[in-house]
Amino acid sequence: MSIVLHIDMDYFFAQIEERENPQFKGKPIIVGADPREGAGRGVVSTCNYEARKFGVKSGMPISRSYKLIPKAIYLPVNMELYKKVSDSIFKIIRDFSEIMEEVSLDEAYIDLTEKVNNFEEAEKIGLKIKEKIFQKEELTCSVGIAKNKMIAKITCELAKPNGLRVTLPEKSSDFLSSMDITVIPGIGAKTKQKIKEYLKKEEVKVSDARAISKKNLKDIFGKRGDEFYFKFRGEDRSIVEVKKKAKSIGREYTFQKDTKDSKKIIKVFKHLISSVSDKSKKDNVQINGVVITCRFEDFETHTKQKTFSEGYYDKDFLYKKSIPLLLKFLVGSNKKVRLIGFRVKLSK
DNA sequence: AAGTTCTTATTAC
DNA sequence: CTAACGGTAATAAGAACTT
Repeated sequence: MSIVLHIDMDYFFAQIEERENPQFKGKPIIVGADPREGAGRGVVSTCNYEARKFGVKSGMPISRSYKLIPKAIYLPVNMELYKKVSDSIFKIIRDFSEIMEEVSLDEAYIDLTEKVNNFEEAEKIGLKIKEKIFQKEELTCSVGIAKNKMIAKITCELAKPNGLRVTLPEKSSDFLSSMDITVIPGIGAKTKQKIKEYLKKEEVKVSDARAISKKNLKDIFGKRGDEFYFKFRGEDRSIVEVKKKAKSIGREYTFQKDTKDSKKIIKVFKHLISSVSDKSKKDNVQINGVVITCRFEDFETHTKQKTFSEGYYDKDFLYKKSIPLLLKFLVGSNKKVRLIGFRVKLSK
């Protein structure tokens, strides 16, 4: 039996901004797109709990957030700073186990199986991690501890903010029973809808989903069906693994106003290629293909890609490979363009 | 028929 | 105008292709 710890920083970007700007503490803070620029086409990245009281959430269109609280403090995303803080935090966590998986800038798992004898000892480590992070960075986080990654993550969610919780192995299945199925990582809105239709129910709890046989889950969801069957029962065989190399690098851009101006589009496209190329060079990666994304005014999104033999390619090469693909979009449609994207595929 | 490439859909943070 | 919806990345399924 494993012992897994999941750690998640509380309202990360907004909490850092509170720390950097103590005069804003206690007021609603929203980190994300500028609500004025481009009629507010972006979204909320993170907000603090004061802002959440007004119904603001991560991922919400900034225009809507602005209607909810125009008087909130709107701050731009300062990714460079957050990355630096993130590095410092991961360094602290890694001291407690080298088996660490970074999920995002503010979230990680560590495997404590070989480090502790039981869940009480794991809890002590969790408290120690919280303490060290607060000492070093003046930031709070939440911790979930359980027998696998999935249960640890859901447990951590319940502990927020600034909490720590343990779900003992024998409780793993029961504690999921009354929860909505979307608590299961990998089950989102679409999957929930399918399950609702299958069960002919309005709301689906994890316990309801257990009624679906393994075979039926497989028929509906293919390869993932088998995994769902176990997850509904509190089982998750995925391991805490140190993530290796990226498989792709990309950039995309949404225009402030939808446009058909090819000159403008190509100009932005060149910037995207340039940025991806710089990043690829910095990471010293080999490229073996390009993917171009185009989102039209009606939100319809299409991609075109081209694979080629791997190598260290420069901007000019990438441009020559991808511009014909972009032009196909531009000549093939009368619609205005909302977003374009450029991504390179990397070989192992 | 198998292996590779291309496209779309879904999810997560 | 009459719902609003970023950017980055991974994974899976199925179609389309090449060999």
